[in-house]
Amino acid sequence: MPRTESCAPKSPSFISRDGYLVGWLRYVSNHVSQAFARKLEDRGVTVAEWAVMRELYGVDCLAPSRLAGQLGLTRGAITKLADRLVAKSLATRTPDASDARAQTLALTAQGRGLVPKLATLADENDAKFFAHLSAKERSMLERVLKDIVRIRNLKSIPVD
Amino acid sequence: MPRTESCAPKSPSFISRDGYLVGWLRYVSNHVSQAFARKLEDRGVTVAEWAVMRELYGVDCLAPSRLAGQLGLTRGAITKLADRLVAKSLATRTPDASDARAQTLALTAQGRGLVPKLATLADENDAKFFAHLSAKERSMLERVLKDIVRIRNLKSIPVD
DNA sequence: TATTGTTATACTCTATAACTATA
DNA sequence: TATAGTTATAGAGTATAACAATA
Repeated sequence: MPRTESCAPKSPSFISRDGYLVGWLRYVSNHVSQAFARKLEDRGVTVAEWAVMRELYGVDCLAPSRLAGQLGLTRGAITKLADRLVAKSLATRTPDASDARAQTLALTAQGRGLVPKLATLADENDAKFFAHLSAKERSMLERVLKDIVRIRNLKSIPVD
Repeated sequence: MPRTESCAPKSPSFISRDGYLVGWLRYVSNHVSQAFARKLEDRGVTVAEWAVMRELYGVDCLAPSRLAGQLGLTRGAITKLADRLVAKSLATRTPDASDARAQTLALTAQGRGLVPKLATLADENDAKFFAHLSAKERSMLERVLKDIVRIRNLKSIPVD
């Protein structure tokens, strides 16, 4: 038997129920990421690690500070993620020949081999949450998100 | 002087750069929430706390377990958030008269008074990130996000 | 037995800020 | 001085799972 329903809705509400995108965004992002995290678990990789691997996959190697810029994270955060990937033998750190301060991150063969498998999981996860969208909606969602990232990147180069 | 650009882009890439919504979503959500968190800081409230306050604002009171369902969180998570709101005198816990196991959460007068101010901050934050969207894009984004929440809610009633 | 809420525990994610070693 | 990366610290945000009280 459900509880006595003693809590009445209040009206009028002085704040709009709509126009609160942060909330919806957070809800969706959290849940989509959580579901994805479960899928990645079997492979021993976290969502943040996957994001790094994905960036590294498209290039031979990448400087941590550039990675930070691309992912919108601090250098400290990248250090930690890189630590973990290296510990798992999925990535390597190589000192830069021309600048002793700098270094370069790259996927190992193992890491490289893993990416397509993880990408499949990502696709499955995307499908699970976004399959019901029309092609038009889907592409608009994607474009809108990318635009925001782009605009953000222009405005706030890594905070740090 | 920037570093030697020794990391060439790899081609062809075997995973698509597109079709990876989790990533874009996470990026945007993290950054929008982070910016919002900074705004809320002055008021001594976190983003998750704000989400709870917002739910409570529309009703007289609400059972924690229902709140968990609405926000897509576990009961344990709600307990912690409620603890904090109560500690800040923004909300109260009241035992349910008809069921000694149950209780009810409600905003205090102070909490209630704070909500519109926080809502203004939320609106400002929304504007900062989404103002460049056309009305059509904006409403589609909102609808798409809400739809996903709705569908999720139907499918996976609180995991727990 | 099932349900409500709490507690204990554990992690991920991320930031800030100070620090080291170069440049 | 400025830059690249690391480290130490901290806190938010969640989950899982076991538990207590009540139904």
